[in-house]
Amino acid sequence: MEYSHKLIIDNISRFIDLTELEKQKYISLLTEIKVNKKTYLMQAGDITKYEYFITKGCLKVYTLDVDGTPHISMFAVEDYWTGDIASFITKQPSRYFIRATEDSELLGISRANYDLLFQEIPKFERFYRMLYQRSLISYIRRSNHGISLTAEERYIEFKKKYPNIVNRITQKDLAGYIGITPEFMSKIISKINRL
Amino acid sequence: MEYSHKLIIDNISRFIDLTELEKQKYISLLTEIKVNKKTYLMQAGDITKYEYFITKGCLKVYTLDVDGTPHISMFAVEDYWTGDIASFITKQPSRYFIRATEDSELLGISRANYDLLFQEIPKFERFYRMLYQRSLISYIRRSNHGISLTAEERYIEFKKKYPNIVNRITQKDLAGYIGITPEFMSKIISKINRL
DNA sequence: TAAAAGTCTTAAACTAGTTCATTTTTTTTC
DNA sequence: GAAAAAAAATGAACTAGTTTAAGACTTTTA
Repeated sequence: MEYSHKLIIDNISRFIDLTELEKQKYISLLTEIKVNKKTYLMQAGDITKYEYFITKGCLKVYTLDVDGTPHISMFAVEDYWTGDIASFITKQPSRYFIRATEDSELLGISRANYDLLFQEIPKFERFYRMLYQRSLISYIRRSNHGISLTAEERYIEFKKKYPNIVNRITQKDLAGYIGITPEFMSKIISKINRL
Repeated sequence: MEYSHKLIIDNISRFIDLTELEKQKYISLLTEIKVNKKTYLMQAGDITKYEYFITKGCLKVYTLDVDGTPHISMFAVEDYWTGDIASFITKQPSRYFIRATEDSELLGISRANYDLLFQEIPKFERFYRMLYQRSLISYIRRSNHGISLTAEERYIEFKKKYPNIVNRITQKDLAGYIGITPEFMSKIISKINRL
């Protein structure tokens, strides 16, 4: 089996067991996608065509506010799922941009194939139930941190939770994720280094 | 059928169709719970025993930070699901309190019955997939608002999204949800009223 | 129904985080 | 590998939101 297919099957197998036939069927529903560094996987206004699984590289998911300031919703690296679930489900235009910060490779499942998947292999209901459950837990935590922690605390949390991502992204993008300006991010880091 | 049971079955029927037998089976897995105003449904340190559906009343879900300041994660009224999904799933102690702000009635599903449910009526995988998907969409949005909107904008958003909840909660609790002090909440409201 | 407890308002002094402007350092591109 | 572009650092002036404190208003409780 191809490396990227092994990666996605391993990811799914953490939650459900698939027969060889089911694995093949599932893989047949996927689309391979490559995006070069600095190019867009999707842009605000698009109706999201796929949910993505990253097999190589790094991407950022973000919105632009009225001032044009980017606010980063998530970073996605190998073995992560990403996309804009709201636009994917409702088929309404997205408010998000997804841009590669490294040359990246992804597997996408289209909305039509996503719907088909549940008919063909109902076990995937369980997989997505568990995947969404986990995402939900981490977004609940993140939204609580947003209202209860200082910027410095959120930075420390991020480093603790995503040690493997910190070194792959710019300080500026991290500021956009934490919810502060790059200048203040710089101050926080220099303060921590001074101690 | 009892009113509370009708309410929960209607809620579920938005996503999946159940036979009469399945409805009865499902209802048999539920526990009825009443909590008086100002009393706790659960407290930090508890391992969450149930996921709850509210049939009457209003509750707040919150944490206390190191200073003892409450940060409100959600308000739950009739036809809402609540609990601490992280503690429920991982069986680790919760960091949340859930307290009734009105005399309330709930239906709870225990962890054991939740697991049993998927064996007995696999269709519920789909129901929870869709329930979590919706919650996820709204928490993604909330965590983005936390990092990109001002307190005043978050207040306006809240009123727009939950017009039926605003009048049932105190300004102080709303401040705890928005992520600001009650004093600043008061300023925002008096500023808006002045305009 | 009076007392107690909690909520809301206002204001002054404060602090976390922003804005704007400039310089240095690093990365990208040709 | 030089030039251009982007990221990072620093600092001064600013603003959104906090803290503390005190008084008025409302709700709860005995």
